Amino acid sequence: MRFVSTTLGHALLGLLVRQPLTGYDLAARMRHPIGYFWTARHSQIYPELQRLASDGLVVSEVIDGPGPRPTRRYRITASGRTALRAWVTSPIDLEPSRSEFLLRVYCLWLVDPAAGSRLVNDYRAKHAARLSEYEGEHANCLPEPASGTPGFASYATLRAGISYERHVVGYCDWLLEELSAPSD
Amino acid sequence: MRFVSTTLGHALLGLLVRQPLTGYDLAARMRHPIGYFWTARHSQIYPELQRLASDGLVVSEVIDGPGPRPTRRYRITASGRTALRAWVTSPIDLEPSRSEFLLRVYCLWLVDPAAGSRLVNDYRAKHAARLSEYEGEHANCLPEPASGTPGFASYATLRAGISYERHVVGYCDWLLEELSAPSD
DNA sequence: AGGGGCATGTAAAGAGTTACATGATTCT
DNA sequence: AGAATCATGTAACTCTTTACATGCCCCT
Repeated sequence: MRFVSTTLGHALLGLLVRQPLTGYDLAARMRHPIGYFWTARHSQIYPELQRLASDGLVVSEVIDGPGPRPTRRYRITASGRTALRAWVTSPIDLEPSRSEFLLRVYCLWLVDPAAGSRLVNDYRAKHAARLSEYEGEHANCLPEPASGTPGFASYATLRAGISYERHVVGYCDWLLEELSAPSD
Repeated sequence: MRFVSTTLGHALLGLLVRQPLTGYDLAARMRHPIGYFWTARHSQIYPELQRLASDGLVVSEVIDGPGPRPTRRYRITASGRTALRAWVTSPIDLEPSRSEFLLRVYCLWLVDPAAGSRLVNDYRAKHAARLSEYEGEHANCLPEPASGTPGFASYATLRAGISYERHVVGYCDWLLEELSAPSD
């Protein structure tokens, strides 16, 4: 059995196991919906597809399409499916989280409360907008898909996004209150 | 005014504006407490310190210490402090979030519910452990530091960690229930 | 005729991890 | 005597972003 070495490789297999797609289609799905928890540009995707193909985890066929180069539709192979399934339940470590926003919060004491509140408010607005975007999508996918289906897995990641954005908005609200009422 | 180009540079300035530190001390603080929202190894930190020094944002003095090379204590300069303050409230974009766990959730439909539950449970346990770690620290830093102090800024990032871990644990609980009660 | 979307690639640079390398002091 | 901690650096590699490059098809 062949192992996929990169997370991106698994992301692409996770899309291809649902349906065959071109590199262009994969790049579009890496923006939406996968982009909400993993991102990649087309310049990273095309070389990765070549690696997956040379490892026998995907195969491609040339189809009609525009442009100077042949258009390829990729399909997952049986061994790609096996590798993906093995990865899904393999041991997972705590992942390092990176937030430039929290790094700024750590330095908030350097600036006056009004400027600090502006920063937090802007950040809150962006996340509140994303939250309503997610909530709109959520309303669109009722009734809840049955567990064990691809639809349910997509729904589960959307629920994660909603829960995360609520946490961010709630946290910003707490922080804004603290900044506006310094001596409580 | 000089601009710091990397997020890591701002992270280091954010530590040095609180107190002078050696590269070794900075590396320790990049594991804890900064590591909960930004990480860096010493191999990334030492070159970055040299860049900050050559831009005049920090200065170093050689102090007594072990090892084959001189031990340096770094201190932020006035222009470093100015650059850091300007960065804190500069416009911030939505940051791409990366979660291999959610990528796996997107593929959960491929594996049987028992194996899926094991994955989610393991992930939940790791985050629940981190949550109680944070809650212990929270109990340690009462009463709440006054807004506008470095202590409050540290406290505010701890609150963010607690809120985040609660979101993760709550989400895992929801998902585990869905996986165990497939036809509700 | 021009702009936007479809479609695929490579090149160069920056960010981050892992491994290599040295050597003093302190604790067990 | 050996392990852990203090302390600083470089090298090699991987991952990610930004920029360069081409050219068809469809709509207005």
